[in-house]
Amino acid sequence: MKNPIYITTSIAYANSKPHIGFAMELVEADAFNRYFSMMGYETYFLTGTDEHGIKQQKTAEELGIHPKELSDKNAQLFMELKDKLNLSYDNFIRTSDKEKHWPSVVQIWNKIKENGDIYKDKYEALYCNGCESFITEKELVDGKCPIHKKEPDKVSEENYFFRLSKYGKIIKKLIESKEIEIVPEFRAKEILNLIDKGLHDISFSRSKKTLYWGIPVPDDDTQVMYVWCDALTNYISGLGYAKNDEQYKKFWPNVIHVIGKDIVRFHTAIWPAMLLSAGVPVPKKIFVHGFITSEGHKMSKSLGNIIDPNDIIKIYGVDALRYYLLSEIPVGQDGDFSKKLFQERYISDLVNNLGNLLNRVLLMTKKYFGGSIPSIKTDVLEEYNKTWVSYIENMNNLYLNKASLVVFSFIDFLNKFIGDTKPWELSKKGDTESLSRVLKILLESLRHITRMIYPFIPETSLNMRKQLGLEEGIDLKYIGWEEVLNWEKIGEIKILFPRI
RNA sequence: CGCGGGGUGGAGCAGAGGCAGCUCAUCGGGCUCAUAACCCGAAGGUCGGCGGUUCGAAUCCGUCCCCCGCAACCA
Repeated sequence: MKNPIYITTSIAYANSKPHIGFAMELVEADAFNRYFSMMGYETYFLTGTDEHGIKQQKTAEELGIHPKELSDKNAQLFMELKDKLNLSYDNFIRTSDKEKHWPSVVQIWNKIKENGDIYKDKYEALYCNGCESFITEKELVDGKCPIHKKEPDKVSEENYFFRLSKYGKIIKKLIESKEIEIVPEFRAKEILNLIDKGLHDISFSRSKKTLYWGIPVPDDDTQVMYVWCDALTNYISGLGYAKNDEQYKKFWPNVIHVIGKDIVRFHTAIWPAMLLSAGVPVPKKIFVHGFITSEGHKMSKSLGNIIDPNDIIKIYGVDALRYYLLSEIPVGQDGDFSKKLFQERYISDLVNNLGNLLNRVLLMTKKYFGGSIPSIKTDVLEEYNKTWVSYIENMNNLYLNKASLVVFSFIDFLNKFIGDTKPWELSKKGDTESLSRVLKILLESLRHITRMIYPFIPETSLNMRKQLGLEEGIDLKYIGWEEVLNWEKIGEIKILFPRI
């Protein structure tokens, strides 16, 4: 076993239902998990929901239900994604879980406090009487609440603060030396720039009067923790930090945090600062993805262009969606989701290229040899070696879309290979030896393709293996080119991707 | 002069000093193992504008224009 690798997504805010952006994050993390586990690393994959906070409390009040009820309902929708998106996570953590999550949060809070980094101060904020809640400056239109057209009041309450300012310099060093590695690199530049401007201390709690739906501050029942300590700590509570669990010791801090570009600052500044203060090692790697636009526009409720991953899956199946999200959206950058482009990629890459290749190879094997190929030595394709080398390099660098491109170039190559070797002519000539060699090369190549696509489209990978007559799981045994492997019997031949 | 990303054939992207490339779409041809699939070929770009460095610039420098994020309590 190689080094353990721990993979996390951000925890989704359980305030509304999942949309395609979060689906991308889940699927990216899932691809990393499947890849590293296939390559022999011991992995642990965590996701979950963030359920506390004023917004959650407010949404529940509007619906006339308790925040707990709303959280349960929405968390359910996120948990359903495990089957819908075919996710391989090991644990799903909910911040409302008093047994699994809260003890770790309280422990981190106490350690930070013991270290003298929590203090009381006045917190000033804008409050709209109409909304009966806090409002951020960003939400204001012309300095007024956009709903009530009223200028908000400035109110202040006494809260606990975290001495974030103390950790700017050391975090800067950790990022520069790549002890905290941020991928892609331009995101690191962004955050270093912000740190240079100086980090302010942040408010770490709210009065229980404004926020009752959260984790109580230890030894002060008038205060409830604000999002930072509560939500970010999920990454270690999910491993069993407070229990000093074996899992925690094994996997922390060898982590890849998969997050969106909107929350880079929280993960590269606030989170490491909290850990430094609490005497816990900082995370190794932070992978930042971009946003998905819908038909070229930002997704928003008012435009009505929010894409529900369920709608895509219903029509095309989960792997078509996974393929698009992982192959078509450049890693780390924004990408667009358009129905037309999606349809085009589905047809050209999955139906015509991969699906048709499998189908023609299997049908020839059946037609010319009755489904089994006699033992015969084949040379390794140069293309095969090149493909694996490039695939592994890209995957290790987390460049999913480039790795996928490499695999599909190989598929392309194999389609050309059939055109060049013309098995139908070999059959007519009665050249059984050449014919069996050609088909063996194709079958063996397809076996390797099932491995390479497994992190991206696992269901298809296993489906292909069944049709090829291979073992169900992803085999770790025959990693190299099998020169004389018998092809005993192929399975039942089915269309891999239907034409839609 | 806040910070960052981007502007390359119809669409989506790659290339970061030396004949402008890939995928899709289009057009022409070929093949018949295959899901009207596959293979071969062609057309299509003054690489956002202007100026400079250089024997040579999409690539380096300057300047301007346009799009998209971030700009601290937004999950």
